[in-house]
Amino acid sequence: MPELPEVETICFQLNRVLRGLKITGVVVLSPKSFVGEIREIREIRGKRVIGVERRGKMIIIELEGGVCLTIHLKLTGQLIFREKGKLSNKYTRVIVSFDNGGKLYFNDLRKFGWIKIVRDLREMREMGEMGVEPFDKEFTVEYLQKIFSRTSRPVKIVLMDQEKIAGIGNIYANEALWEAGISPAKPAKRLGYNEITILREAILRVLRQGIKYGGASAADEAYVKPNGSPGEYQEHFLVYQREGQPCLRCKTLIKRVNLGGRGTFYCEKCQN
DNA sequence: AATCGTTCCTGATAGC
DNA sequence: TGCTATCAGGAACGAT
Repeated sequence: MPELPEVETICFQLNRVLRGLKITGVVVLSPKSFVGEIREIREIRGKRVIGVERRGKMIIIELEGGVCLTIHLKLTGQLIFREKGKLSNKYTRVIVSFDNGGKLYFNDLRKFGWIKIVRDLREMREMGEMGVEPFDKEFTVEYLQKIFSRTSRPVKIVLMDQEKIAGIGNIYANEALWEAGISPAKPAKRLGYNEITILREAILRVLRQGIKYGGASAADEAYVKPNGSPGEYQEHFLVYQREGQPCLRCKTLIKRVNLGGRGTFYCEKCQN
């Protein structure tokens, strides 16, 4: 499941291969995966790519004239770029062609992801409701204190709330809470200043690790980089998908519970 | 305003 | 060529 580090990796690679290329066409194989009218495609045909950016878990391909191609990969989306040769498979939903013969394949097994043409990013609702970026200077202990103090929801749920913090999903929420020694189920308002300080640092540390290793291509998850190769962060998981294995700190066996409908991994001895 | 349950979709897996 | 039920999950949406 692509989260901040995976999307950051995708944007970094796409930026290198797409910048300066001109879009020659878009083929929509699955209408559900393309939000909006097919005729909007003419607004981007012939436009050059200025750059590729990330906001939360969203990918923004900025084109000449301020028009953007925005993409959310949700659970199983992939973006794969090939300079030549066909690469479509049964999960290919949209194909964007470029003037160098290259093609960008949007594959998505479960069809939860989408691709959308946006004339002005400011008009995009999903953007306006997006929370603070973990690597921005507003992501302070005081900010976390503010959002935590208002709710007794489990802290893990709050970390994954995109309207509060942008980009953290299930993998990195689990990882950060283990790193910080805080129980995922702990009501957010019951975290003290020191705990919040430690948690903030843990979040930044695991996200940086995720980026450093090119994201996590975990078992039965679809994420790969745009060149088709997997990330390596799964080889460094601290707690995620380690159910039944010994805690890396205290050897207690890692537990798995369901929290807010999501698989939650933790050490009941180290995380309180 | 905050929060909860439901829904979208497909493939893997378990149980019979 | 087995069929069916269950599960996984980001986030929009409707209901409370």
